[in-house]
Amino acid sequence: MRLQIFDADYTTSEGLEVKLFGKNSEGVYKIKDTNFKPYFYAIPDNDVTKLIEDIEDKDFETEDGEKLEIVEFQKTERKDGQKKIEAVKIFADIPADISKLKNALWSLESVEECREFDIPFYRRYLIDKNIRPGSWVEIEGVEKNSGDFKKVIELEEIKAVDNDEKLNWNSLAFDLEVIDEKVVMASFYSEDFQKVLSIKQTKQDFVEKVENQEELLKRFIEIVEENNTDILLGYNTDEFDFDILRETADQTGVKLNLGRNGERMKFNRRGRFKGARIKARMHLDIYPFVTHVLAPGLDSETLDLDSVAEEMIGLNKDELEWGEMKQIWRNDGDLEKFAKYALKDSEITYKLGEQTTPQIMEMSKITGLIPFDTCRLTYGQLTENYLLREAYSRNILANNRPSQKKRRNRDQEQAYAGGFVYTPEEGLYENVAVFDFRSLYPTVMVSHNISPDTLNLEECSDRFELEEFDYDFCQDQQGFFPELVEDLVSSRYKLKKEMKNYCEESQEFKNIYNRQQAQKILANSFYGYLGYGGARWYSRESAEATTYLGREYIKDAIQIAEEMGFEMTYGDTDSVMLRKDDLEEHLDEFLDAVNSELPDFMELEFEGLFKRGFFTSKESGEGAKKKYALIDDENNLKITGFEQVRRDWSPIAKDTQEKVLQKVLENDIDAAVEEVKDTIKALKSREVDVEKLKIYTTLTKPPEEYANTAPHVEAAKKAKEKGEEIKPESTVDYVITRRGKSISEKAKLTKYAETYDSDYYVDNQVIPVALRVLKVFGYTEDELKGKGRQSGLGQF
DNA sequence: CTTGACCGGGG
DNA sequence: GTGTACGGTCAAG
Repeated sequence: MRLQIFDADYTTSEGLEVKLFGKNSEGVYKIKDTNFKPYFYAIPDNDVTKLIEDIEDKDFETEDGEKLEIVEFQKTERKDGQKKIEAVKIFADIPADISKLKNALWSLESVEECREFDIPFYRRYLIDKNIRPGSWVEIEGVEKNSGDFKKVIELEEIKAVDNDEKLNWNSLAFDLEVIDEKVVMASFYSEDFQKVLSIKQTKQDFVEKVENQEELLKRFIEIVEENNTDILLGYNTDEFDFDILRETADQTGVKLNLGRNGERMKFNRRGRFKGARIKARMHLDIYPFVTHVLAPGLDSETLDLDSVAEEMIGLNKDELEWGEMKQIWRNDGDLEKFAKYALKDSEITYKLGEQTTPQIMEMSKITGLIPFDTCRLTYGQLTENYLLREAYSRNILANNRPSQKKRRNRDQEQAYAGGFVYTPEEGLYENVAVFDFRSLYPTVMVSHNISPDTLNLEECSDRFELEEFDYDFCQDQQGFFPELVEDLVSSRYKLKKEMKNYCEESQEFKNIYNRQQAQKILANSFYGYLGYGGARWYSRESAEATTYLGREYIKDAIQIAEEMGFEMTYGDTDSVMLRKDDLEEHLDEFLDAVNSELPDFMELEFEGLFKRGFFTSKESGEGAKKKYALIDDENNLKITGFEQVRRDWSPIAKDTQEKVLQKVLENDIDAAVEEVKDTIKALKSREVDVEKLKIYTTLTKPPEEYANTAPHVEAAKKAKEKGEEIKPESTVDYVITRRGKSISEKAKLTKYAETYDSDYYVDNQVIPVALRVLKVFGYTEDELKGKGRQSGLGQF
């Protein structure tokens, strides 16, 4: 039988059993494997026979005197980096014994160290069997009783196979609405099922009234079951919705039997996060995937559902403020609006899921992690799981995770230099060409064979030495990392070519797009991984050498540009911005000149032409790095680093800055100044809507528990004195009023603010952000306020 | 400049 | 669960 495995787990109640859950077009299957034993490796101090004698002769026990049994051992040969070593593979009865046995063995004199004792058992199984969720496997086994599943199979053989068949997963998105710590609505959305469970009746036909919390929970479970849900989607459901659901379940005595086998939802603790695990279904919380994986590629500063959905799929939540929601619910206001809002939340979660689920699946396919893990792990952890797989298939032993102490030491090491950033001259420039290196760091690593296993080898005939540092990378044999990067980059290159054969709307295109995107994410993560203190394959030297060489290459490109008569405008890490007369005619010439000097695997690419670019300066007058704006021929703005794209400014300030930048890039400085003056005038004459002045911040605890003074805390305290109920975890919006000395004193929640301090908004919000742009053209604070004469502007 | 507190998403 | 994992920003010191 062929199927795709999507969940894995194990139990020890009736002997050790690995449980796999898989699906094909016929249905969902449960597969049991009782033939896989947990193991780890012991590396002999020098003499493997001594170690084996110890294993045979000695009795092992824990510190508490509990007997430990080695059920089997094998002498094997493995690779430690590029070096062959002897290792003894030690098998235990159950996974929980692995850690104990490891401690017992590591204390022997005949053992130098132990390895691969800290890989979760279900992941170990998937790695060793080469099972990749999202890919097909072929299984042989004996069919048992069915029960909750199509079939239960006792596994005899499992192997990965190629299969193009597309599987259809049943997705269901859900969302809770909670008021006064009670679930008042639960909404569900899929292609052919939309429903809102509500404690209060509305006239809408998608709303089903439930009597109380208990009934709501029971219906919740039924709905998940009735939809034969494979994928349960939500946004921040790990940390919010399932918390509430579990509390409610505890209070009402309802069991949250959401698993396909009726098993209860369980929280997996993982550091400071938890994950709501539902057996034999995939509960995918999109929020952690967005924060860990997608965020770097998003423009949005905040990662709330509304902004993420807006950017990724062009959809927004219904507009309904938290205050209004409470009002509606408590006073039986417009409940239809409330219910519609609830359903809309599930709808956009579902549609966000349509986009992210295939990405998560592709990432699972490469890393071999179950989708539950893929959507919750950080970049470094995804990379590491990929490395564990690739190491296994190359017979390379994984390094151990660093101890806390080692980790701290790594984190405290002196930071190494990063990318090269060119200091721009402030000003407004016409016609700017942007170039960048295709995957700079990955290609540098491949070109120079930079890898933890090529670093400072004892035996090596061809060493690549870096003068600046006292280490070298051996060129004799391709290293682990360069090999992986080269494979990923080459495979991606092929996919990108193949992609061109399909139209962008087609399913084929989307599949290939997602696959190459997953490869890109992984290839780009290796450099960061090498410098990440928690990494098994941490190699500060490799990371340092990579950025060093990156800096050399970009500086070489700049030198070539200057020799060819280009005017260097700006550059950051892997990109350069250049100007020249008859610019377009010289683009290819420049590309050829740079690329002919580069190693084969590296390439400088033309990114685009912008009709204007604007650069500003720091207080000192020196050009500011990482803060610029570009405009193309279609008047599209690309703004980097300005307050406009940051969240900790009031709307009035951000709006003004964006308008100013727009006008400046359209080369209408006067209009830009007018924008500022108009805004100041409006502020002074109190015409500005309070909505534009609100500053939002979240309180994470009761205001009096804060040790430090901060405007939002002080505003909340004042509101509390007036009898306002301020709950922890609440977002407050405040305005700076006229009463008080410090800014914190002046801060009041918007609803209590009768005035606003126009001076604050002019001096601390609008003027600073506007000046960031306009000082470049010689304007001063006084001039923007209309106090000074506009003299001395002749230079522009 | 360093250290330590705070914050994120959700309603 | 072969567990117990963030990273950036800001104010105070």
